[in-house]
Amino acid sequence: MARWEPGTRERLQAAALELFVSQGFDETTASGIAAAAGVTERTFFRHFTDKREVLFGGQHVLAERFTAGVDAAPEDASPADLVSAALRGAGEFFPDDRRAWSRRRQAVIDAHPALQERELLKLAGLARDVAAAFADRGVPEPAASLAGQSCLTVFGVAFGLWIAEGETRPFAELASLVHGELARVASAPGR
Amino acid sequence: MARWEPGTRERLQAAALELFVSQGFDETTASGIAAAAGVTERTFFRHFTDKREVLFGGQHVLAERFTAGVDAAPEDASPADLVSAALRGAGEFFPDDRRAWSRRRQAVIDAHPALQERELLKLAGLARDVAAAFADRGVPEPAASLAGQSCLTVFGVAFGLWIAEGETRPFAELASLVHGELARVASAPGR
DNA sequence: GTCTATAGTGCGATAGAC
DNA sequence: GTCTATCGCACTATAGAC
Repeated sequence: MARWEPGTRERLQAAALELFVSQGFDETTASGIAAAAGVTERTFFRHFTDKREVLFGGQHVLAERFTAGVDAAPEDASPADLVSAALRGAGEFFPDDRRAWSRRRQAVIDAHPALQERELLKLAGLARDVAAAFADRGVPEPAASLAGQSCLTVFGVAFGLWIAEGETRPFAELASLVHGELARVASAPGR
Repeated sequence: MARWEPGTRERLQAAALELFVSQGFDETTASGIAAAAGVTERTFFRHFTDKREVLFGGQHVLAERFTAGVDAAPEDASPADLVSAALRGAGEFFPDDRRAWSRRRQAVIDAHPALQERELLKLAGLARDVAAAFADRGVPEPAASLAGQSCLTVFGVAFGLWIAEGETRPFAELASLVHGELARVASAPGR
């Protein structure tokens, strides 16, 4: 038998979301989360550099989905096609059975500017990762950065629609819709 | 004679940037900034809700430039024209004699993730403000949000070019260039 | 695993401006 | 008298150092 229960990290994440939902972020202490997961405060800070980080565990998996989409695109794909490919990859991260959990998590984040800051930092990192994947496909700067950022723009708006109350369409459909809309508003001006 | 020197807020901001540059963000304490400005730590926290906030004072002015550009655009402007108008407005916030100061400030921010988080939160707020200006001009959702976010995407990339070492072209020229590039990568896929 | 510095809050007191 | 900017002190939680 193991010396510790396995899955400490996951227990901490689950306990944290639970407490944030029920008492709010500010009212929840790191030591309270640790206690709920059966470990000491010190252990909490060994797994997560700060209190906010506990909500942002799966980012690298999402990044891989984005870039895997780009890497899998055909050789002759245009930058616009690559954006579509990245979004299709990201869509795999959000099957319908994840929607309820996403709503719950996002409600916590939306209620706390400190958590929004952390989320924005993670998303900015994602945009950089995607831009790097574009650059690997030969897209020059500044187009690669713009394309990476645009992927995240579409992603963000589509995600907001996806978790809206009553929405039932799958993520991929919404992302495709929003991408088309972006093509219109971002078109060349004055002609 | 007044009981206190006026301009406490500005003195705190100047002292903070100075100390952040010379000793780094983490090594600079709030009470150190306060002392350098001739007030107590408690006064620092009355002007700024937290230590990072001291670097982000002029955001609302920038927001006004963005939205003023949108508001001043002609009645029949397309969404793409409105994006150009917003960027022209923002450009007025960055005359060439501001470039050295911007480089200095950005170097501090780039060196500290905590400051990047705060900056991203401010920029996200700007994107929302611009989106609201678009919505006021009758642009429906989700196009307004996409256009607002795209303004900030172009702004961010153009700003990065503007403060690059050796760059001398004015902000407006770079923004226009980047905007054209965005139109290409964000165009409709698959045709 | 303990110890400590710092961020950030709450509250009462002060003293000028109006 | 009210309003507002400041001080000063006590306090907790975070987060990192040892």
